[in-house]
Amino acid sequence: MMSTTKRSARKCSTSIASKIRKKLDSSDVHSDSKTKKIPKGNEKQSIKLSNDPNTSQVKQIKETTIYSATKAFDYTFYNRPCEELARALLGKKLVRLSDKGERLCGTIVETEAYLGHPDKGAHSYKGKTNKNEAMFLEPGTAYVYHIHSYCCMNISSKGDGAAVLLRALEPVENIPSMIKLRQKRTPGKTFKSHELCNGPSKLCLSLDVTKDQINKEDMTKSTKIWMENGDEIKPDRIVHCKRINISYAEEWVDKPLRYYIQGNKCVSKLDKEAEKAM
DNA sequence: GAGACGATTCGG
DNA sequence: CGAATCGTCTCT
Repeated sequence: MMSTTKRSARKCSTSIASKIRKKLDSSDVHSDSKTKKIPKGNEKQSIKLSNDPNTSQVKQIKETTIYSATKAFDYTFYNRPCEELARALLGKKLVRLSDKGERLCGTIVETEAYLGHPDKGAHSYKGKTNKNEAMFLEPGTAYVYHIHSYCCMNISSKGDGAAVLLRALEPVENIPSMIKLRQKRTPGKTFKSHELCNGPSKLCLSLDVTKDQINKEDMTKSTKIWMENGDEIKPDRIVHCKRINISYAEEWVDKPLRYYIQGNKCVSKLDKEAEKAM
């Protein structure tokens, strides 16, 4: 059947990509950490991204004017603990190249960390299933799932079953196209820019992120979706608070695993208590 | 194959 | 605050 064919095709390309990546990794391991070998076109970013993501790192990269998948963040960016990746993603730009070849792009302003077992909020809490498998794949793998007929997107981090949920973006490029994508779902409705991507499923609608197309994409290699640098976010502007809509997660309900940029208009929900405590 | 459920969204 | 709406999982 068609779905079976698709699935096996995807698995095939995934395993090839992971072989390529393993080669790159092993070359890293054998080189001095300060003079790491880096895939062509990634030099500036890779060197910088190996350092602390929350300190100054971006000035040089802003000069980059040619955007392509080869500029995507490399494995070392994603291969870090989930909570750290959730912070590091704030301020970075998510780029989706549409079927028409158009860049749909927004800056990440809100994330949540899901840690895998024993995090009762995580889809991966009880272990690997067909549905959540992407959470267990290499750091930098997209995990897209369906919820109430919508999609949400995560990025796998270091740690078994750990991934970062993208909860909100600030739209940056080709906003009219994003509006059209939202309007497919709710025809006639108008959207202000800050209302386009202020929720995990809204950002998927706006960037045409679907499970079919994006789940299990390797964001270090994909030509459909990847990350680019944006403005530096100062650590003291990051609000650290409880996650949203996980009331079933028992003692994990109150753990501070959500992160957002204070004062950004595109954040889905403010936590005034957490902000007061800053 | 029926039934339940959900890391959401929208409209009233 | 309740309904929508649908893929996935868990039984029967």
